[in-house]
Amino acid sequence: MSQESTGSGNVNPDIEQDLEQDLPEQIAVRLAKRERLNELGDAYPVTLPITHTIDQVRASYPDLEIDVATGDKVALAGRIVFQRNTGKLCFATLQAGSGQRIQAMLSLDKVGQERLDEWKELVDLGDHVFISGEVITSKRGELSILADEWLMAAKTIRPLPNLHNELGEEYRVRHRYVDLIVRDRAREVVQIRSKVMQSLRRTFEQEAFLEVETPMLQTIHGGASARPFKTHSNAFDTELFLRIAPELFLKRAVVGGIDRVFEINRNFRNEGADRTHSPEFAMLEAYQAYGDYNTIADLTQKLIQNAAMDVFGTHQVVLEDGEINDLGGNWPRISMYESLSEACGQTITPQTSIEDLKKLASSVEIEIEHPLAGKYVEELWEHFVKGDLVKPTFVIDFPVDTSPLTRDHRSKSGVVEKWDLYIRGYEQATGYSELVDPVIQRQRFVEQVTLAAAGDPEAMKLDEDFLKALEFGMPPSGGMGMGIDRLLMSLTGLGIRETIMFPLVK
RNA sequence: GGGCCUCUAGCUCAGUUGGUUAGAGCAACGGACUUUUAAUCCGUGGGUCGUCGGUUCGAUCCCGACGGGGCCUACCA
Repeated sequence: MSQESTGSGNVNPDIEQDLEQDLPEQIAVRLAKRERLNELGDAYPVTLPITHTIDQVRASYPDLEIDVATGDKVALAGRIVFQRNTGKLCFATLQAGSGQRIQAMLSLDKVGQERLDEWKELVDLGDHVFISGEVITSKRGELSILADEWLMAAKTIRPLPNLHNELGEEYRVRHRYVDLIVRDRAREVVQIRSKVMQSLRRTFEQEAFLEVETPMLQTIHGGASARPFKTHSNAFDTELFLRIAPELFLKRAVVGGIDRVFEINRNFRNEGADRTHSPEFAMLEAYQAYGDYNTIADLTQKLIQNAAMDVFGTHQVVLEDGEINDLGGNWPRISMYESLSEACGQTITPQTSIEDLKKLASSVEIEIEHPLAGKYVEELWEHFVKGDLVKPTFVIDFPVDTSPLTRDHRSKSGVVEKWDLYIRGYEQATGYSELVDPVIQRQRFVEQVTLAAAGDPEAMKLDEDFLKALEFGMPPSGGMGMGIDRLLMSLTGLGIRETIMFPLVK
């Protein structure tokens, strides 16, 4: 066996015995240590007599003097993230899941020669270890546990990456569990996301909304225009779609009398992925009976401002690059047509002909071919206005022909009561005064289906059951949808793949 | 979908204008060390240079295909 072990000349023979030649050296060495630990005891004990968490000990001794022995005994566990072994005194830094750290000290006179030697031989960076002993401070003032006893809590087989260089982007995404161990910011983002979710739910609770869950597997995909993921049900022998939006089911709930309803759950869209798009993403949708697009805009502003305040204690959020994202105050509402007219220097109204819109579009090199005038208006608006919207802004009153689920404006012709919320130039949320007239809704769907027949793969299918629900009477309502991942991006300045703990990778 | 770039040790990266034995720091292994904290000191090992094919006396390096990743672009209510 030793002649096959690829030149590991000075390795301890006990360990070398267990080397397998096709494994990386460090893994083989650690597997041998695992065997040895199992001979001595248990490399993965089911339970340990823990009395304190690292956080508790840290909190209990906020400012001890240098070189103090408290006489207090604790027993705790953590993952080793730094190790410094000397001849008769060993140091290790233990890290809790919270990221809190504490130093463990193992001295010859406390644990004895045998256990000290076993510590030096068998304990590696990354291992979970159990330490019981006295709370002290070292001669350098570091809060420490001076061990009477140590036990392996869980042996690590793979070496932890170098803590002193940044991990590569790809490694971080593919090995998020490692990223979470070694990078404080990764852990922090998970904590922020959880707190944001709690805050959103708290605000909804204050406003008397009920949280529901609606189907993700759907026989007809609707509520948005995007290409769906397809799958197949064996039991029903039928094609199913992963939902692209929960909208049509939440509206059924409102028809049923769930007057204030929201859902936070995953949507799936079979489109390109980039810094702001993920094939699966968390979506918040909310509907409020007897509200309209103004009340739902107020609610949206409140949700985001409360989240910033609850999580960061301020509306002036500091982003990854140091920039301040100012979410405070009352967010302005600007008209899409008016802001476009102002920015492009000619008056654009819902009555502007598609020929004129095409002319303007090609003059600024927007090359699209689309049958709907509204599409051109939106493209032109994005070209002329979107980039300048840094502060949170509601863009209101969209073209009717691209918004099939939205009711016509109460006084302006050719537009619908719809807004998009832009924050730092990204579309953050969208809200409507919902279309509740079943006859008009049917007409809109028929137009969409006609488009689909003309080859638009994103046009909605006719959902007869949804129309039937509307025929039972949906109260006038405001509704909104907001990307949760994008909200996290707005609050942190990170890319979407950093706000999602485990983004899809090939 | 189109264009450009990239893949070297467990991790982060050098490097080879095509040439015998591909380097560094951390990590690992052997040794010394009872106050370290990116510990230090002495010594050692670790690589199919993404994969397959081509050119060549010789390829990690040049060329091609494929795979992974990134950026730009297109698409994305």
